[in-house]
Amino acid sequence: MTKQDMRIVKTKNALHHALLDLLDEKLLEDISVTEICRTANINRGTFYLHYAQIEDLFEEYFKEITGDLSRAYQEPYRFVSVLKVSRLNSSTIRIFHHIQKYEHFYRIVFSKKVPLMYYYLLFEEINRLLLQEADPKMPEDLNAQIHCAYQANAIIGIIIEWYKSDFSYSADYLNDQLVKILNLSHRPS
Amino acid sequence: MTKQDMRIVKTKNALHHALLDLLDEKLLEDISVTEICRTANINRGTFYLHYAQIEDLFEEYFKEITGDLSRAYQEPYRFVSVLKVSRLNSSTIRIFHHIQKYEHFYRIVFSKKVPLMYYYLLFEEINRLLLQEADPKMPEDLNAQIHCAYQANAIIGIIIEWYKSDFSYSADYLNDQLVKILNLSHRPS
DNA sequence: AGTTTTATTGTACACTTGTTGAATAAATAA
DNA sequence: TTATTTATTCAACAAGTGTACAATAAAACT
Repeated sequence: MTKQDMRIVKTKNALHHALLDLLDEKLLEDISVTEICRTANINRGTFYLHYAQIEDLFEEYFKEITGDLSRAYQEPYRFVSVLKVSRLNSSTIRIFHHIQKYEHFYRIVFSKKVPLMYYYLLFEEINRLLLQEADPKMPEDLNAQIHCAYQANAIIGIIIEWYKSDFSYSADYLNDQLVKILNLSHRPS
Repeated sequence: MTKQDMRIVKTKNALHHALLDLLDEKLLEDISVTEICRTANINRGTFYLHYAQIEDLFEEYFKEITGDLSRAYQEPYRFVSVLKVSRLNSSTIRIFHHIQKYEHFYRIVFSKKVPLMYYYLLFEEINRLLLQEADPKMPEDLNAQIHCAYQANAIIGIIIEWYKSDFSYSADYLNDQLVKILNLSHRPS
């Protein structure tokens, strides 16, 4: 990878900060390209040299933040002392804590006017994480892709409910609830 | 409810048809208000009298189509002869068939540039349907809302995977896979 | 029928959007 | 340092956006 042109770095940084500043005042959908550029002291034409829409600029933030989730997966986890249920790995509690940490950000990601794209990015990230700890001994007639999509999106379902409740639950409570849900079908049928 | 002004009905119909016509040619995000009004022979100011954005016009279609899903729930189901698994009710297969029936429409709903709003509308619809057949004997320390959000969104996860595969599976195959997923945790742990 | 109500139209306005081309400035490379 | 490359700026353009107001037309009401 060739050395980054310092002008580009400076421009992108200015746009990043301008977007963040504006997001404190107003909703993403009410922010215009002209406004970001005025705030960042960057020519509007320069914006379009790097991004097609505001959403593409926001997407760069998104990847920084989900990158944090990904990195958290590498290091050993300290927040939960004992895992009560063998079936439940430490994945989900990490995900819940991550969302809680960046609550301000995910309020934007889950707001109804933003493009579905961000949802897919989160979905794929969680999908990837769950895949790392996939159970190798699965019935071969079970489509692994479909199974992963099921599990990953089920967790996002809980997160959506969390968002709708204005994040009024704790991450630990949600994890506890997830344990209970998974235990449900463990009962003899 | 007071009688609808015929002018409004005519205007909305014209806009509906114009949007449908344009959707055959191009993507939703490439359609402008001006274009819809030109096609519908409706003054642009009139559009803004009824809708704030194109998305609100599209939302009216959405509710017509999910209304079809809701109605399908009322009548007895004929497509599946025998339910192989007692735990799996007929809900999901109906949902899969509904998506398949309106595949053209859901290709738009799941495209990455549309607002998240439509996803939520579908989510709430499926949530409502699942709620109708909710198991009454659940542990009381299990949050029913969270449990429903989990189940409903898990199914949408399968549908997303379906969409990403360009709808290359059959509805029956997906239902079969869902049965297998639900049976997974029935095995003694 | 005539009267009242209100949806629609046409025009205008300030603003944003996405794109273009030439001029300029600032980075990298020799 | 000088030369080269390229990011940025500036001005301008046609188009769309969202809103406002008076004029008009078409409903509903009696």
